[in-house]
Amino acid sequence: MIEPPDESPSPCLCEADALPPSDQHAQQYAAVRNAHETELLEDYVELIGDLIEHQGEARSADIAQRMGVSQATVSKMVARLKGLGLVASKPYRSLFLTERGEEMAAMSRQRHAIVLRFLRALGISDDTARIDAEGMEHHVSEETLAAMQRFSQQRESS
Amino acid sequence: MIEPPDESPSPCLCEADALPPSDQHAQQYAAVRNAHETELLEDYVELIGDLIEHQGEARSADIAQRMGVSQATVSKMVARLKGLGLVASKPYRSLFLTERGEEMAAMSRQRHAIVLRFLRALGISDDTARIDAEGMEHHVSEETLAAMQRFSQQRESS
DNA sequence: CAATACAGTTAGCCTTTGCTAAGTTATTTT
DNA sequence: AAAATAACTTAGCAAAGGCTAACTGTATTG
Ligand SMILES: [Mn+2]
Ligand SMILES: [Mn+2]
Ligand SMILES: [Mn+2]
Ligand SMILES: [Mn+2]
Repeated sequence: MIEPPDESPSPCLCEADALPPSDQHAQQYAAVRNAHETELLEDYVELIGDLIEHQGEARSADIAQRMGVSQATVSKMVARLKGLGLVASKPYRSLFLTERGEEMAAMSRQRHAIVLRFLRALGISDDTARIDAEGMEHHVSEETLAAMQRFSQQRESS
Repeated sequence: MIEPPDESPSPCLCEADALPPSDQHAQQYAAVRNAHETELLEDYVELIGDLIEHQGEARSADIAQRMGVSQATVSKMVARLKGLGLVASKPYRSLFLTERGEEMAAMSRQRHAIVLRFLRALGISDDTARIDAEGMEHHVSEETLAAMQRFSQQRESS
């Protein structure tokens, strides 16, 4: 790379939108990679909790169907969840959440609900809101979550 | 599973929030899996485009630093991008976007900008807005994008 | 123009998240 | 109680996305 001639006669008002400093930039991507590590775990425990609540029990076959994934995939994921101490079960029997699993499920469910409500308050159609919420929920900070809540509340009381 | 006694004397007003039909539910997760397939490709081409625009060229070392990832990881990813016809380069030289790469970069950049502007309009602090936008951008439908744009515009003209 | 420093590549490893095919266990039906 | 069906598990494969260590090529500079 040739050394740039160090020109800047005008202070460059044109600057479209400079790149952020590279350490900050790197932090953005790191946060996303981080979210990706727990995303699927959260969706699983949330779903397992919902199934227990709404159907009385959480079975692999139901999870597979609702996630749109093979039973083998669910089996493997459940093994991981058990290893992490989030889920408990005996072979060939239905699934339960551990204490820690319940906590994670509760947090995920709440966050999911806030994002979904927000999108609806924004005027998004139901199907789209559900789809977008399923992905967005894992990338929303506490700060943004709080703002979403304020917004929905205000929008609904009018 | 024991057959439930088929009781529902009261029409159950309590129903917290029933599960969606399972095919719709599966579609939600499928959409997320889908987004995950292109997410990183989008971030790479967007970054390469930005580096070319702001620094004159896109070098692996810069990408690695900005992504917070090793050079080896960038090398492998670039090979994939070349295979997909999004990036062109000769060994040991800096990177260029193909026609298709430019298109993808433009779309990604625009979407990213809309989401970031929206979060700022919502009152989110700059650092947090940047982090959240980096993840959310890949999970936002056209419909939601349009709503975000309307909202920012309206919020800014006041 | 050598020597050194910097940039880029390659090989080999790991984890996650998906799949199919084949085997087991549990439940339901006859 | 046997047979048939449904549910679950296991084994083995692949792609994506990360890493480190070792190597190769390019640029700087004494
Ligand atoms: Mn969720
Ligand atoms: Mn989700
Ligand atoms: Mn982006
Ligand atoms: Mn991004």
